[in-house]
Amino acid sequence: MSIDSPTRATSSRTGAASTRAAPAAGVSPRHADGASAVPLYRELQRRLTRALSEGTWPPGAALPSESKLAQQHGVSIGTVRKAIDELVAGKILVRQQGRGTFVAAHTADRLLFHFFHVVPRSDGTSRAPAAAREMPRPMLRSFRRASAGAAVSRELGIERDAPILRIDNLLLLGGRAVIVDEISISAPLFPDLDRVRFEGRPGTIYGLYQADYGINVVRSSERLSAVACPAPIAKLLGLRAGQPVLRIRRIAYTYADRAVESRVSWVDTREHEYLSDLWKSDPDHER
Amino acid sequence: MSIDSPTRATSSRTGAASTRAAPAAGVSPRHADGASAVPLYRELQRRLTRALSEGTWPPGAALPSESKLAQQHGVSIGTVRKAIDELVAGKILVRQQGRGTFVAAHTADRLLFHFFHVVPRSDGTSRAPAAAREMPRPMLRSFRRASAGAAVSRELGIERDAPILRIDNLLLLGGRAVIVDEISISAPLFPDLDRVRFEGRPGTIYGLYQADYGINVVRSSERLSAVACPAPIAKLLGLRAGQPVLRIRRIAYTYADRAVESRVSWVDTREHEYLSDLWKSDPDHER
DNA sequence: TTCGATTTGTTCGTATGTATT
DNA sequence: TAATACATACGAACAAATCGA
Repeated sequence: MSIDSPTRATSSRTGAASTRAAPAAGVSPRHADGASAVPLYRELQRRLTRALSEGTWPPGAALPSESKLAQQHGVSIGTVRKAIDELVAGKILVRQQGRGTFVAAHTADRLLFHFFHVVPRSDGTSRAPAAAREMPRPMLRSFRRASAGAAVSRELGIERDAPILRIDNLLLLGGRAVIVDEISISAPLFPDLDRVRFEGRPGTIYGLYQADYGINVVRSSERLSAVACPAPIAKLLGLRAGQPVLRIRRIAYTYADRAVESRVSWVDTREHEYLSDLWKSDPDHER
Repeated sequence: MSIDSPTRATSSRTGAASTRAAPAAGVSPRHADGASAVPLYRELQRRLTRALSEGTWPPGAALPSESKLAQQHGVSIGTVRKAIDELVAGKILVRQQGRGTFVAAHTADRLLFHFFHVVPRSDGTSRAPAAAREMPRPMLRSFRRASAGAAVSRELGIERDAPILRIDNLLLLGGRAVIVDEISISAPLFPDLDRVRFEGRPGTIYGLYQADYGINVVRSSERLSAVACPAPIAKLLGLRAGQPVLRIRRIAYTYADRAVESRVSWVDTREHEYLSDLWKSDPDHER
């Protein structure tokens, strides 16, 4: 414990200098003439992202330690840290003091706080500070093969009529049907994925993408509108056709901003809301 | 005024020596016994935020240079940079190489990219990459004094029935009425604000808060739901009562997470959408 | 339980590059 | 051109958390 810590003898002064010398195969796009001059940490960041997208370190795995990365790429630890900083901010990597740096994995928590934005309505009476979020319970309505229409082909960057998997899910919150999800993914990206395997997944859908197909969803963009509820949807949600329903069109992306899933969600907002708390705190919400 | 006294002569490093004794005015919540031990950069961050909220540097103004801040607070430049890093990430400060670090001011750009999320629908045909955003044109519908109801008083942290200003705005996009805004703000916070002054503002509403009252909105949280459009709103938006409309309840915050505005927006999403692109790129989109 | 090795977190300092004025 | 200010990069030392022997 040490009551206090004198130590730190004067000593050192260092001052860089000396070496520099051998970049040793490392990162080094030092400005040659007048064009590029990309910072070292950006180049390293690019390398890390590429390695990530190539599955060098699977989700949940530890990266080499900062000092190892520094050695391997011929840069200082500070530069490694700076390269990693932004990936951590983007929830792509996770640092843990004393343990290491890990590839972010899709846990229930991550789903809830990063990709799932429907929360119980906090209108009048509620004084709950954070409105304890609840994990949605999925009920598979349909799993089938289809071909990409105009919208999906454009959103996923695949050919028109290309083979896709089309999955319809009903999500229950507090025992009530609140959301209908219509998921479209490129079939070739998910070989051998069938209804049984899909339903048998141990965790979340993004966890399945990640664990079984090495596809790590790291970002999503969503476009919302209020529309009249179509009859089939209304039936599932227990409201009348034509009543207002919140429609969400989501595109989910993996590392290099590559779109991997197109999803249309229909949300019954009579007792729930879509929360767009553009990154407040998010203080890791430790246990 | 004045965050602290300069002092802490440059000289030696690491304080730490023997007698804890004099922390000498600088940042230095070094672990006293077993509780706190807040990092220096956090403490400095807290000081900067407080100075910001006290109006030490008005929006648009430059902070002292990093080296000055380092001297004044008795820490190294690296620590100052780290303290500022998060404020920059949070759009509270803006760094410009060669110029300085500035308090983020409410420009049209900032409004558009940070607080205004309604964009033209990008359904079928559109192949525009970024759907050029458009500045909404406001038309004041009503400006009056009122008293806080249950919801507003709770959201703004003021007494029930406390005096508020209630402003109703109609927003035009592409010449069409698309949004109705119902704004509630605490009257004592905005002395002498009247209809003439409000309508005569040169820029955005948040720009008015900032320039005339030193209140800098830095964050907002929004809760969305699809509801049946009330008749009065429908009339303004040119749709029929009962048709689906997107309702947004927004709370806008200034520095210390203090709520300063409660706003309910009604959005006609027949030709527009709410874009929730949870922080993608945002590459400063220079000039 | 203690201890030591490992790994990230914090802080310091320096040197140099680049943009602005 | 010179000064100023932020940006990048390096290196060092110590703190704190973790984990296995």
